Amino acid sequence: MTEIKENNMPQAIEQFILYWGDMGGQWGVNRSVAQIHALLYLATKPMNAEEITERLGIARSNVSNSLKELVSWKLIRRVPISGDRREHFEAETDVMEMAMRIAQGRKEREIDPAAMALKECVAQAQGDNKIDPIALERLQAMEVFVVQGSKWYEQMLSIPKGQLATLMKMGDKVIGLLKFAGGKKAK
Amino acid sequence: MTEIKENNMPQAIEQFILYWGDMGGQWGVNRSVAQIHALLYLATKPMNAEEITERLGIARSNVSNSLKELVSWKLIRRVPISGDRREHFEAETDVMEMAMRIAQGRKEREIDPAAMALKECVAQAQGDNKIDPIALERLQAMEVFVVQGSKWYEQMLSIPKGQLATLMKMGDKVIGLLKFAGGKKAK
DNA sequence: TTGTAATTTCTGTTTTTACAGAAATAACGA
DNA sequence: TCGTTATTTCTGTAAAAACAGAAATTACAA
Repeated sequence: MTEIKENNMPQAIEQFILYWGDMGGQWGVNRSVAQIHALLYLATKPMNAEEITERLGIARSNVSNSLKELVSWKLIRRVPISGDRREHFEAETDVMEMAMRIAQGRKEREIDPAAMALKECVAQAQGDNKIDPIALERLQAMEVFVVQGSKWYEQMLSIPKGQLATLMKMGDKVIGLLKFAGGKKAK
Repeated sequence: MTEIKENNMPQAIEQFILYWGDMGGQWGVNRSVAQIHALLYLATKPMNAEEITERLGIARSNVSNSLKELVSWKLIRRVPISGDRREHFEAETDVMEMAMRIAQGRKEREIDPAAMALKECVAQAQGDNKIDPIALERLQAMEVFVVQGSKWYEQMLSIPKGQLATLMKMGDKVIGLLKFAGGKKAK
C-alpha cells in the first residue's frame, strides 16, 4: 500500500482510502481510481481535481484519467460550482445504487463480451464435423448458461432499488415462498 | 520422444481457449490459468501436466502453478489414472456448479476481506470525535451493505443447484410472486 | 482576438505481474 | 538404498500496467 501525503485527516478516513485503493486492484480498477472514489465517497462537499491531487499526492494527469473512468462507471458525477470554472466531482452515496452501477458496468465489460465470443465459438464448432460431440456439447452448455445469466443479471438490475434490497434481505427464504406461491407450477 | 504434436485441433476449441484465456485477465486470474481451465473444460479425458504444457506451449512450471490455483478454486480436480504415476486433472463440467465455485472463491477473496477491513475502519471512526458525522454515517452504511451482501451471497450459494437454476430462470418475476405470497411490506 | 487557468493527451519511467528455465525436492520402483 | 521420473520452488527476465511530468489542447475572461 502506498502512503498518502502528509495531512490531518482522521485516521479512519485515511485507512478507508488506503484500503479501498488496495481493494480496487482486486476488482477491475487500479489503485488511483479506487482511492479517488473512496475519497469522494466520504467527502462532504464536491472536490476539484487539484484538491484531489494534493490530498492523495498523485499526479494531476493520473487524477484526470481516473476521474474520467469513475464517471464512465457512473460512480461519480460532475457538479458545477457557481463562480468556479473548475470542474467539481461528487460520488454517488447511496450504496445500493453504487452496487448496481458497478454490477451494470461489470456486466457490460465482462459478461456481454463473453456471451458474444461464445456465440462465435459455438457457431464455428457447429460447422465443424471434426469436433468432438462432447466438446461441442460443453461449448453449448456454456453459451446457454452465460446468455441466461446475462438475462437474469439484466432483470435484477431493472428491479427498483428498494425491492432489490427487500429481496436481498430475504435471502434464501425466497425459495420457500416461491414454493408456496408458485405451488404446482413445476417447469 | 519428441515428435511434434500435431496441432490440428478444431478451430473452435482453439478459439475458445484463446478467448477464455484473455477473458481470465478481466476476471481475477491470469491467462495461463484461464487457458488451462478452458482446455480441461473441453477435454474428453483427464490430462497430465506434460500434455497441457505441450498443448498450450507454456512452461512446465507455469502449468504446475496454474493447476494449483485451479484446484484451489475447485474448478478442476486431480484424478488418478491407474498404471500412471503422473497426476491427471479434469475440470468440473457442470456450468452451474462451476459458476457457484467461482462465486464462492470470489466471495472469500474479495467480499470477506472487504467486510473485515470496513469493520476496522468503522470501529476506529467511532472512537474518533474529530470525524465528520456524515463521513461516519457513510462508512457505516457501506459496512452494513457489505456485511448484508455477504450474508445474502452465502445464502444464495447454499441453495441447491437446481433450485438456484429455477430462481434464475424466473428472473424478475420473483418480485411479483413475492408480493402475492408475502404481502407488501411498508417501509 | 490574447492571456491565463483548467484539463487532457502524450511520452518516458517505475512498478508490478506473468512467465520461462534452472535448480531443488519429492515420489516411486527396483 | 539408488536411480529415475514427476512436481514444485526459486530466480531472473520479459511483458504489461500504473504512474509522473511535460507538452498540448481546450475553455473562458477581458
